[in-house]
Amino acid sequence: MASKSATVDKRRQILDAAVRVFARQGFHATRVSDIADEAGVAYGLVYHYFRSKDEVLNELFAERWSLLLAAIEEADRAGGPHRDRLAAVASFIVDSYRHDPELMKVIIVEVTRAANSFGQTHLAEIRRAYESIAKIVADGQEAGAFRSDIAPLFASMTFYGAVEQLLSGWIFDVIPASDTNFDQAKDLLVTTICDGLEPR
Amino acid sequence: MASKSATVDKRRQILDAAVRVFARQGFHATRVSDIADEAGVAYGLVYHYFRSKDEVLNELFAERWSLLLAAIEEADRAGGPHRDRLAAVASFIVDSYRHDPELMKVIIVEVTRAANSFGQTHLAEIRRAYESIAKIVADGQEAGAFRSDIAPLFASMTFYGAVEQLLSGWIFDVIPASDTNFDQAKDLLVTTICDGLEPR
DNA sequence: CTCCACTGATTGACCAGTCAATCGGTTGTC
DNA sequence: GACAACCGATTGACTGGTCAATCAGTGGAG
Repeated sequence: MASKSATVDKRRQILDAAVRVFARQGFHATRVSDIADEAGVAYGLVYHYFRSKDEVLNELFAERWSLLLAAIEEADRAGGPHRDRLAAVASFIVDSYRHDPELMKVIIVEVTRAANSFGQTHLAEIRRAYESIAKIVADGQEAGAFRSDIAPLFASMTFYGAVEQLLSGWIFDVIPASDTNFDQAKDLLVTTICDGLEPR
Repeated sequence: MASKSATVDKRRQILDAAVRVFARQGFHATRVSDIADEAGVAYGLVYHYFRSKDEVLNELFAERWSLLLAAIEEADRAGGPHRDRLAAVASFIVDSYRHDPELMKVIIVEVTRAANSFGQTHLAEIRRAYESIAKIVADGQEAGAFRSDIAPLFASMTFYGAVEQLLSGWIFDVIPASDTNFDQAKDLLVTTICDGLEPR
């Protein structure tokens, strides 16, 4: 039964190769042949597993974004101080980058921030993340843990924007990306946002 | 002497048309002929005034970004409470969007966040903005107005990321863009960031 | 023999940038 | 004032190169 697992392997192999090439050259600048070469596979095989070059990126995004959405919803469902729930979200995103910087680079650069191409296609899913974070804020407001004079979606956008900007900073070497900075960053984010949100 | 001013007009006409088309379709999806059509001008004339399609966008970015850099540096030079200096920066950016949303959309979507294409080219100039904001934070820390345990560049990235994310939210209708929200946003930003930065 | 993963040469569309031709206005000469 | 020489602005058909996607075929497993 090597065939089924070989099939799965080849598909995965192509996806993983695509991450590397997209991260290195950007989606637009990579030819389908680059992906095939990187994966050590024939050009046509990419089209055996994917309908188009776009679909390769869509698949990569869908895989990871669903994990993010799950993590955010889980952070809220888990209960505990609302400040810690936001910390869990920041932590998940930062750790995603720490664990697989190339994939996160691709997702941020080519989808999340590529509002005119893939960002448009996935806008609804991206918005879901904003809304889930906003729900954490809204819950916190109801519980009296956060001040109520700021719209939850505004706070959510601010928070997410700050996180993504830090990742971008690491990705493009605007700020150094050591492990220390990763953990500092989580603290900074939560401190900055929450001390602004909590009533005094 | 109509010839000199006609020349200037045509160049401007092409730049303005490019803003509209880039905002509508995105840089990649717009053909040079789209720009020419929108400007009511022949295809080849675009190449009379600009060396390439890229140069059109570069010009648009350079024009506006230099204003932003000047505004940030002016905000710091002007003195006053450091909180207000950050408020001035947020205000300038938000008002830039209020005044010319299409241009700001193009600059954010196609340059600032297009890290694989134009963002790369203009990285140094973009970084200058982060650093100028960081200087405001550092000055604030020295004066005792801001807590000193957060690296200025981190704070700067967080702040700028939050601002840009809000603009993105308006651009793509994730959050409504009424005048009220513009001013709310300035307040939200400054309150969130500074109440997290100020010593208690 | 059948099926399907796999191959890679070929095709067809697309588009940035080129260039030779035209237009219209200005200057200079008698 | 008439004419010509000149020159930069303007035009748009055309070219060359680039790729995404297709498809006819190969080989190996069951």
